[in-house]
Amino acid sequence: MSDSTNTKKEIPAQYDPSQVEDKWYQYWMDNNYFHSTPDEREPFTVVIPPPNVTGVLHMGHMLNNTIQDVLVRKARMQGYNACWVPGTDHASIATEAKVVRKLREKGVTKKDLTRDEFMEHAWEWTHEHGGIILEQLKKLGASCDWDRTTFTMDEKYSESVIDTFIDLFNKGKIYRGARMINWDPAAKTALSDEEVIHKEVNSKLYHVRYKIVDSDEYVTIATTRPETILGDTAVCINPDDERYTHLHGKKAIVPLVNREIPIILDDYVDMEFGTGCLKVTPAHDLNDYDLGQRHNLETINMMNADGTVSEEGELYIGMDRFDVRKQISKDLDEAGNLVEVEDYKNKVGYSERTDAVIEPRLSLQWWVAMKELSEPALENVMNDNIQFHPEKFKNTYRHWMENVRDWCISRQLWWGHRIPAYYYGEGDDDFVVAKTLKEAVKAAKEKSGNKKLTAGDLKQEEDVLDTWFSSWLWPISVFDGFYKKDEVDYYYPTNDLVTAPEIMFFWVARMIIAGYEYRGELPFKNVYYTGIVRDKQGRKMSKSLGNSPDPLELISQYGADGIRMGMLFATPAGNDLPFDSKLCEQGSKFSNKIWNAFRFLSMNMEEDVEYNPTTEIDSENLVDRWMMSRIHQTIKEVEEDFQNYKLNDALKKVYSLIWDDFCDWYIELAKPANYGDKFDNERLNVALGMFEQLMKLLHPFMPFISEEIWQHIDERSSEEALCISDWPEFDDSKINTEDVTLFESMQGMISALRNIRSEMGVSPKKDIEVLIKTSNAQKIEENEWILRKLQVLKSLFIATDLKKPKACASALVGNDEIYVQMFDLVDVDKEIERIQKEIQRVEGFLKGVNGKLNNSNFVDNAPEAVVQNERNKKRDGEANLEKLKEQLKDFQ
RNA sequence: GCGUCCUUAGCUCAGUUGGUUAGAGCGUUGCAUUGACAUUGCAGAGGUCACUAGUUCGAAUCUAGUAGGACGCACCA
Repeated sequence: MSDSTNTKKEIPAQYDPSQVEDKWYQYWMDNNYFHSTPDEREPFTVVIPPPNVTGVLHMGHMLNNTIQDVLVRKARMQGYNACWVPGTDHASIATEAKVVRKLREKGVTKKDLTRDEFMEHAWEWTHEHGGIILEQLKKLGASCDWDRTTFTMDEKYSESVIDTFIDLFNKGKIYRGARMINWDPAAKTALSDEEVIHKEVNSKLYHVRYKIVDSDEYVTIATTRPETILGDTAVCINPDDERYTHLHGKKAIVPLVNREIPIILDDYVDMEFGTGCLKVTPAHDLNDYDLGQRHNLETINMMNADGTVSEEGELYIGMDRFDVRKQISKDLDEAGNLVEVEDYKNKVGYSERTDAVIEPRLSLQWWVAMKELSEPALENVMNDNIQFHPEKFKNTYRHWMENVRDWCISRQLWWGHRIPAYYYGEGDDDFVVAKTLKEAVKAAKEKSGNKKLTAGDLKQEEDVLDTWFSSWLWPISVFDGFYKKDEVDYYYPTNDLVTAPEIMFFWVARMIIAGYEYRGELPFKNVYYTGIVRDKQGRKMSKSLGNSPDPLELISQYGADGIRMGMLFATPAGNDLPFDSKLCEQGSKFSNKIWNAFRFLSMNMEEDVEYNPTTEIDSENLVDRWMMSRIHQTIKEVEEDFQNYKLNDALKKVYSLIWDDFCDWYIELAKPANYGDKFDNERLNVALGMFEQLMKLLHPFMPFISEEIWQHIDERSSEEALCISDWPEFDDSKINTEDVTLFESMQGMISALRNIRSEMGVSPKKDIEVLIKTSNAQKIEENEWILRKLQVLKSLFIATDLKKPKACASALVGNDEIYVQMFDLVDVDKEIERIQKEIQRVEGFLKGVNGKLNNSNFVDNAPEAVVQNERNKKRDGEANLEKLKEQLKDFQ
């Protein structure tokens, strides 16, 4: 980049991400840094959890993709062949709903269109809206391999979905069967159990009495759904219930419709609940269905697909179920059958997508038999072949897996992968499954024995597959892994999957199942579950609540780096993230801090001089050795945090290294002795070398500003971008613990002096006379320039032993004593107060220590090292107490 | 109902196998400030680690129970 030779005048005092972020993203793209092809390096693969193709970026995506980008960028710098595959899924229900709504606005209903015509509209919609979300991810800095962008309805991908269906069908793992399913009357489709959300609601329990045939007696049942009375085909009582013994074998009359139904006996009925009398509606309740099966009851399907009452219901035909509920309550009351209406709390199933109340409905659907398929998926999570982060989600996963039920995969929709089944007759079994119509004809001829069948006699299944039936192949199919081996063998298994715990069953579990079924191994090694992004009140951020900030708005306000920081700061793995834009502000302030740190160094750079940033430090300089030690300590700690997926801890350490260690101490101490003096070049080269290391550590978290600074520090070719540079290698020999300890004690001394000034009201500019009594006098003396640089001193006297001056303020730093001559400045009362406070603290401390040491149980039982540690504490504490008391004496 | 997890400073969270008088960031209070940065610097205040009982020489940490909260699963109409 040509503008990397800035001098002082060209660098603004405030960092402006909008000037920087798009520029570098474009540069990375132009240089193809994110593109991966198999080579001799070890791969690091991440597949994106595909967002809905017509969706827009929300805060959950921001969090999720920031985390993925951090992992991928770090891996790329570490020399892995990093490959992050982006893409979208077709979101059958959601997308179809949107298309239907759009058509309705134009006055067209789905019924007016043929399947092909509808699909054209759906594709149009997809092309119009699809990919918006991916463009938004670029704003966030996501380093995806965009050449690999995949859509679950791509031709090759679709083929793999269909082939998988056929394969599982042929293996007997997919079957067609009539079952009680979850019906979404809004989307007019069946749903899997996972797509139903049970919510507790305030409803009513209607007590309704049914007349007994040939008797004046009534039985009273209780129901929350009185409209289903229309479908009642029995009343059930517990055979042991003595209250109803006399009704055995009798019949009851359904109110309003006046249908005679049997009174059946089944110990399923809880005698304690309600009246102990249950109405049975086999077509509209799972348990009733089972009862119906056991007792050979008639089933009356009294509800249409859209939730209105059907012809079979006899009354209220065409009315919506909830209107019927109100009306039938009135009518029952008028007819004298409504005994009581009671307030009642129960749980009702809602559609995850449309939020419509689910109706249990008997219907013929396609199913995946899950029991056997899921065995390896359970085992390999429990034994940690696949690791969950945080681990606690293993419990949830196990519970689901151990109780896994068959998966309803057919959806009564058009947008999606059409089930490759072809019917040649009216019987439930008169179908074949085949990839093409031609093959279907052949198969149908064989199965039916009818050699005269032609394509015209076959009718393909109208239903499509559950979207998750395609997404579960994602880690394989994005590499075209069902048809070609070169890429999938290289990239699969992928490394990390970053996703929300909400879709553990929908997607994660099923990908694992598919992985073992089709690759014979795990689809990913680690699953990082993110938290849910919540607002300050703890509510989940959602479009419907309108409590979610617009991510792009936030990016333009704080910069992508700022948002990434804000999100990461608040998110330990698996914990919810109470989002506060304050955190983003903190992120953007950090950007500005970094910017100004560089700006300061750059102001000391001269235009015509060539600088060579170096990690070869001045071995004579304690501050250099300390800073280098800190960098390497941090490299080590950050690596450990990454191993444990504690990204926020890693980030905090890098943050503190840059802000606290580098800006507040290193740069301050690197400044030339006098204002206005320029850095000498060596100093500057070392500082820039340090800065480079810091930018490397920062890059995964804040890719934009780190690249910007990196490119400012030196002129770089396209092979030298930070994005593709080497991750700093940990070098234990760069850590000098002695130096760190020494420097920290000097930091402590400076802090103590600042503290004394602050409490005594002495200006930082006032030169003071300082005496330091320390066992480490020689080392401190050698480095006394550090003290002089950060404190304005009139005099400084350092010795292993010295006579404490009268009238002074004092402080203890470890075992070292610091005295500040105060003369006329001294506020005796304040200093006495200070010392007394300190004495109190030490005495309290010693009390605890002595309590332990005087306890023979402790001394006898605790490990020697622990006891010794207490003895040391006692020794140091008593010595300090002695010193403090002497100091106090001087004032009395 | 069953299961899992959580409760630490005003807020959001750290706290490794029990062993410094419990830490960080934000917020708050005070002070400072002409040249890297007020998007700043320095310093201070702030906690009965939800509660109770145990185990232990020693508990934020282990055990049991209580209260409150979150999530998952299954539901009785």
